Parts: sequence; structure tokens; C-alpha cells
Amino acid sequence: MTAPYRYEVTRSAASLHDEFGGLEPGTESGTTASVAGRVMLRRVQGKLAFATLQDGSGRIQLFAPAATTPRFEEFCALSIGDWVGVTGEVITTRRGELSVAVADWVLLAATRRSFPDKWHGLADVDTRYRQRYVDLWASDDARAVALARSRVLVLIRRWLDERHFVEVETPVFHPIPGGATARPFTTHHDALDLDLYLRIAPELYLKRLVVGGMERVYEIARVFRNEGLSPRHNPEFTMLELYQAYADYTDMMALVEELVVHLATTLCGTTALTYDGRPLDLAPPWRRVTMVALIEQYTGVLVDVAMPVDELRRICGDHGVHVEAGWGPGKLVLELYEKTTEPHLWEPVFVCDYPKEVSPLARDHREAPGMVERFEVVVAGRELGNAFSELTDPDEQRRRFEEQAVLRGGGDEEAMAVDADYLRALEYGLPPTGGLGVGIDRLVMLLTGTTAIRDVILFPTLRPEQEA
RNA sequence: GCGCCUCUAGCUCAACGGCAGAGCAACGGACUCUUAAUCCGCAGGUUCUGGGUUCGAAUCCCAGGGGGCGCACCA
Repeated sequence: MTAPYRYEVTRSAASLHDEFGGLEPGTESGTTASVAGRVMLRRVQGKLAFATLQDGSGRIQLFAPAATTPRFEEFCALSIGDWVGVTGEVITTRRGELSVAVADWVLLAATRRSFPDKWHGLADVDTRYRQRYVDLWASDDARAVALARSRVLVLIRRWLDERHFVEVETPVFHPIPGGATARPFTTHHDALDLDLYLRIAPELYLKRLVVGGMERVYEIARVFRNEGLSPRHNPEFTMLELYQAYADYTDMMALVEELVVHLATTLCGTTALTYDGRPLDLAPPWRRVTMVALIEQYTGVLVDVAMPVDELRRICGDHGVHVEAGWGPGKLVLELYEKTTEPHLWEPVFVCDYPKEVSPLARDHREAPGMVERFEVVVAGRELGNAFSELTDPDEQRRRFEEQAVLRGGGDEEAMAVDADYLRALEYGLPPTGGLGVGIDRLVMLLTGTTAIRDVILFPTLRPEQEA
């Protein structure tokens, strides 16, 4: 039998439950519906068969008496996992289960492989990640998270659109990797005989667009970083980056706080979440505190990037923080923060004012010397977003790039390279601009209560299977 | 990259030095209101791979592979 080329579906399982959910047991609604999906359960009782059909919206029972079901024996022989299309009257059974009484049905696709245990489902995480096409049917959670991620993206786009942000797409191939400190993937364009890098951040292109007069731009950008994997790191992940002309980092604080609260209340109905077994309240206003004040809170030591390097190295050593030769005071302070302080943060907090040395694209702090106007927003001990008052001065940007180039020459593969075209763009004038980056995967983790980034990425990076 | 844990039937799991098993799925049969349907029957294995120890290895040891977690790296 040849599988049909199409099937005219008139109703989803969820819409049937929505419309007919209140029917008394034993009701014939008089309404005919065509549904399609996968047979997930099957109960055959001689001259009467029941099946549970699952579609993209949910489940609906099929009611199939031998007397009225075409090709009844074939229907009874359906395998769990087979795709079928069914047309029939919407009824409730004597026990009150909403069902479609099969008046006509067709096999849309047969499964040749056994589906996972209908009760236990798929437990092996390796199989879940590798065979997401099975996981999505077998695991309610997998489906729910995938849908939630889509919702998050829709809501972000709508929210930004309402605020007159313009979505753009910038290159994934970068001749010079920039916009973040990270090791890139490399590739090669044959026709141009050109080595290219997969982007580690869209930042420098987006700011070029602000130079070009796009005052509010954003990109939901897949970025690629050649790093280790962990429950919080996948080599390719998704960042929201946005830039707003005439704004500074305090505007970005207000923006990201409002956005995340909007997402939580829309998606979860509340800002009072539970994450990793702990209560987590996203209710604004979020705490705003400088990095050095936080370090002092957690270590008792008041550090300053103006302190002698040796003293900072000693303080790091006192707190068991591994340091490397050549690290300047800014890097030492950052390292001290990341090792001693960041993991302890739980409720949302804006960690403000970073050392200039580790922030080559951020503008000098208007008050604190040696610091820049930058914050990271940390939630549940994880960095969720990063923002600054953008550095607009081409001369200062050139000096920062050159400092990075020295580090790069010294073997730091993550240091930035000089991007001459970006400097040229700045020479045309970048207005005061606030920029923000938000890790979408981590945001979805937060909103769905998942603690593994692989659970919010449909096809996470894995080693290939060995050939069977 | 390093350390710890893990890998048994399509799926979920037992057996932990002595004949490799169960439930679900599949297959055959019974059954007209089930919903993890039930009942009867049948079949299903390179115990991740390769070595080793042993009378005997899924089990212990070594090496390799996949995965998880931690560390390192890293927004």
C-alpha cells in the first residue's frame, strides 16, 4: 500500500478537548473531525478497539468498533508509532473519554522500529540527545521545552518590535573574529582561497549598523566558540544582542530586567520560579552592585585595579584562585570575582563596573578610573547577560585593540585582533550606544527549569556514533 | 585535556565469579467501553569493543569507544 501524499486535517487533539471537553459520557456530538498523528497506545478487545493518537497538540482517543471501522483487522494491527489519519464523529465513550469514532482511517506512515517503553519512556540521555525525533514523542518534557523555546523567541521578537528594534542578520563568516574573547572555529572558502572564522559574537557588525543609522538593532545570533562542553556550554549557542543609540548601560539594565520579567510572567505566569530545587524570584527591582563591592562581600577584601599587581596576586592566592603569569590587575580582579563570588549569587543581580583591561569594547567609566561601564546580569549563579556603554572613540578603541593584539601575540588565542574596518566605522561616528547580549539558551533553561543546556538545544553537539 | 561514574533484548531494568532474566514493545491467539486494558502463548542477546586473570567473566584487571558529572578551558 502506498502512503498517501497528503491528509486533510481539520482538528487538533487539543482543539477537540477545548471544544468538547465537557461532554457527558455517551454523547455523540454530531461533529465530524479529521485528526492525524501517531498511535501511542492501543487497546484491542476483540470486536472493539481503542487507540491513543498523539499529534503536535496532545492526545485524543480513537474509538473503533468492528462493525463500523473500515479494515478493522488492519486497524487493530497498527503498531505503536504508526502515523495515521482518522476521520469520524467526535463522541464520548461510556466512561466519558473524548474520542473520535473511526469512520475512515488511513495509514500515513508505518514505523519500522519499536517505540520506547510506553510507561518509562526514554531515560538514556545519550539516546535522547542523539535521537531527538524519538525523544520528542516519548518525553513530554522534551516537547514542552522545545515549544517553550519557540515561545521565548516569539515573545522577545514581539517585545523588541514594540520598542522599535529592527531585527537584522549579519555574517556568520568573519574574516577577523571579534566581539568577544573566545577561541573561534576556522573554515575556508575555496573560491576566495580565504580562511574564515565562524563568528564568536555579532557585536562589531551590529555596531557598524548603528553607525549606519540603525538606531535600534538586534540579532538573535547563533554563535560558535571552540571550547569545552559542559552542562552550561555548547559549542554553538544562541545569543540575543541588541544595540540602542543614545542609551548607556543603565538603560540596558532597565531593558533586560523588564524583558526577562515580561517573559517569566507571560510564560510561567509568575516571577516566583523554582530552579534546581531552589526558589528563585525574578521580581524587580534587581539588585545593582559593583563587582568590587560584591567581592568584598564574599571575601572580605576590598580590591582595586589600581593596587599593585603583586598584592592582587597574593590576594588571589589567599583565596585559592589560580593565576597565570602576565595577568594584569584587571584580569586578577575578574578572576577573583568569578571564582569566589559569582557561583554564590542566586537572586538576579547586576554586577556592575568591570576592569577596563578585560573589556576591550566597553567605554571608560565616567567616574571610576581603570574601570568601564559594563555589567553582567547573574541569575542562579549563571551569567545571563552582558552589557555596556559602548566604546565609541576610535582612538581609544584602537589602543584597546592594540593591547589585545599584544596578548594575542603572547599566545592568548582568545584575545581580540585589530579590526581595521571596525575602527574606520567608528571614525565615521558611533553615537552614545548601549549594547546588551543575552544567552538565549540559558534564558530558556531558567524559564523551563532545566539545568542542562543540552535539554534546551534540540540537537546538541555530540561525538558521532560509531558505524554499526 | 585530567579525574570519578556509567554502558545488559527495540525501551526500562535485574542478575555482581557459577545455565543472561523480567516488564513493556514486537510476533501468534482470546476478548464490544478500554485508557500503562487484561489473559494465554511464542520469540528475542557480539552483556559497547579488544585483550587478560580464572576450571568458569555481563561480573575482576588492562586498553580503546560512547555518554554523564566534576576539574581545566570558557561568557
